[in-house]
Amino acid sequence: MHLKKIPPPTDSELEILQVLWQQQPCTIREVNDKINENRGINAKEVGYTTTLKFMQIMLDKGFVRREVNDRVHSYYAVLEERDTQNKLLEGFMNATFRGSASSLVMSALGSSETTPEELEEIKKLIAQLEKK
Amino acid sequence: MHLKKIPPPTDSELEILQVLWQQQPCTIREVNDKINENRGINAKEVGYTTTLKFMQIMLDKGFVRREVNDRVHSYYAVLEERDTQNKLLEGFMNATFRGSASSLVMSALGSSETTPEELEEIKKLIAQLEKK
DNA sequence: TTTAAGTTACGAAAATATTCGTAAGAATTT
DNA sequence: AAATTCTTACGAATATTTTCGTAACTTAAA
Repeated sequence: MHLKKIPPPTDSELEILQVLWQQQPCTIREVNDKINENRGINAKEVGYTTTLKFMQIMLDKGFVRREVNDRVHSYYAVLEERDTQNKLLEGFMNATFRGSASSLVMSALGSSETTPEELEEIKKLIAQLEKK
Repeated sequence: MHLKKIPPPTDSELEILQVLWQQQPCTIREVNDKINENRGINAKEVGYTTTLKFMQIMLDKGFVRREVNDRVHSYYAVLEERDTQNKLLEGFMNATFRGSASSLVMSALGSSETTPEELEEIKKLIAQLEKK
């Protein structure tokens, strides 16, 4: 059993995955355009071949798969959004909040405005956790 | 007004700050020992001069300050733990949860076991947020 | 059919982050 | 005082991540 341990996606890879999770499949051009939109005006544009390269790297790592449609490649995320978020969250929580979920949560709720609906949802989850 | 924008601490720098936040001041040797303890047995040791180098870099960035005590340098964190956590959290939340605090919170509560006391604290904070 | 425009493959440069070797100095031991 | 040990300074090697130039190929346009 020598499964090579694959590290989590890097920042740039994650940025691409976010696009795919919103809308799949995407061509490289679509992903590249979306990323440049999201980055806003003042920011330097990301070159097409840069995005291309990342998607090839991710293909290699198994983070995405592709199909050939109509002469261009269509990409799909293989990594699941939830799984990836949880994985990254764990690492972040350990490094930044010394593993304390509650202090991370307090910080997140404290410094950002959350809608009443969202708070309601969180309360429900807490109630559920308390029942166990 | 052309203040140079200082990027947030890198992973290695954060690891050192965590040690300082626990106990200040620290000598380089103390920090280095703590880090190697925390990393556990199987992990490769971090060399003394590696830690030294990072602390010099952080000194340069203004993340830490130092005093000369008894011929060795004593380091203090200049960055505040809360501020730094909040700053890093914002970036992480944007990159990983597309800025959604609630989905980050749900994920954090869902996948880690939190004590009843902590849940209680979080509920209190939510109640407070709801009042406004 | 020649040109132009859009595509993927791929190597490699550039930028960042991490690690450590080596030197130099001060105090301690022998 | 010579050797040992511990310190800090600093350059440079590694490793990792990001970026893009260039080539090759395919269709679309002139």
